[in-house]
Amino acid sequence: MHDPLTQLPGYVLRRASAAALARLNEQLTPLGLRHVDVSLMLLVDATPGITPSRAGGVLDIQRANMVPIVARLENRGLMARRRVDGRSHALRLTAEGRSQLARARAVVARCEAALLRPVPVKLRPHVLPILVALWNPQDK
Amino acid sequence: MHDPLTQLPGYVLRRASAAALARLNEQLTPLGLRHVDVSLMLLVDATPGITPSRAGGVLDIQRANMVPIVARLENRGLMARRRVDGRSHALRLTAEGRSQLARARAVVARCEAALLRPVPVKLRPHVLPILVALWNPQDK
DNA sequence: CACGGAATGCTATAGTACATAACAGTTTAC
DNA sequence: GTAAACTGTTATGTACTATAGCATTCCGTG
Repeated sequence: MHDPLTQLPGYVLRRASAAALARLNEQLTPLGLRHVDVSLMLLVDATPGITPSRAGGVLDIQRANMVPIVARLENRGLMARRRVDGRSHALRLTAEGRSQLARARAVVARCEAALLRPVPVKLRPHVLPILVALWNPQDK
Repeated sequence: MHDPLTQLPGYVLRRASAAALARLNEQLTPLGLRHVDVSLMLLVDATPGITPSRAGGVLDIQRANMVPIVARLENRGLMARRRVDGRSHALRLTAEGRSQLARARAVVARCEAALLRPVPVKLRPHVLPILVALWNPQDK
C-alpha cells in the first residue's frame, strides 16, 4: 500500500505540523494553556508593550480573533492591558504570567526536542533553514 | 523586532504548513475542491476499492468525518461507492473524477513546486526526508 | 451453529480555529 | 479641519476535528 501522498512535501508538511501541534497542545493542557496562548505570551515577553493589533500582525492572527485570546489571558491574570492611546492597548505579562510562561517554555523545549530527535544529526542544522524557506514561498 | 518564535522549528513548521495549505486551497477553489478532497481522491486513485474506514486510517480522518467528504464527492459525480460487504463500501473514482483529479494534480504540482522553490537547491534533497522525520516523532 | 466481540457506516453534537463585515471612537495626514 | 487610516470590538459564518452512541454486519471461538 504505497501511499502517493507521502511523496508530496506539502502533504507531509501538513501532517507533521498537525501531529506536532496536537502533541504540544496535549502537553500544554496541564498548564491550562493552548499553543496560541504560548505564542502570544512569548511575543509579548520579547516585545513588552506591543499592541494586540501588532501582535496579530506578527503571529498572523486577525484583530478580531485576538480579542478572546487576550481576554482569556487577562482574565487569568497572566497578561495586563494598559491604555497607551485612545485606541491602542499595550500588552505586558504579569508576574504570574512570566512564571507561567517559564513553565510553558519548558514544555515547548521538550516538544521541540522530541520533534527534532528522529531527524538524523547530520541533517538537523538544515531543519530550521528549510522550514523558514518553506514558510516564505515565491508565489507563482 | 527579533521574533523569538522564528527560532522554534515547531512554530515555523506550523506557519509554513498553514501558509502552504491556504495557497493550495486558494488554487483549488476554481475546481470546487478542497485539499482534503484531493488527498482522498489521490488515495482512492492509487488504491481503488479502498473503504472509507481504511482511507480515514491512512489520511488520519475519523470515520465520522469521512461521511460528508465522501458524500460530497459522490454527489458531484466524482466518486462512486459500491457495497462490497454488508457494512463496507468500496470507493472508486468515476471517469469524471479521474479527469477532475488530473486537473487537481496540476494544481498540486504547481503548489509543490512553489513551495520548494525558495529552498536552496543543495538542500532540496533533504526536504522530504526531514519532513518525514518530523512527522514520525519519538514520543517522550 | 451460536454467540460475543469487533468492525463499519452513520447521526448528532460540540469545540476549536479562522475569516469577513461592520461599527464607534481615535488618531494621523494633508 | 476634514478625510483617511487605525484600533478594538461584536457578530457571524465556515471549515476542521473529536466524541459518543447506534444499528447493522462480520468474524472467531467454543
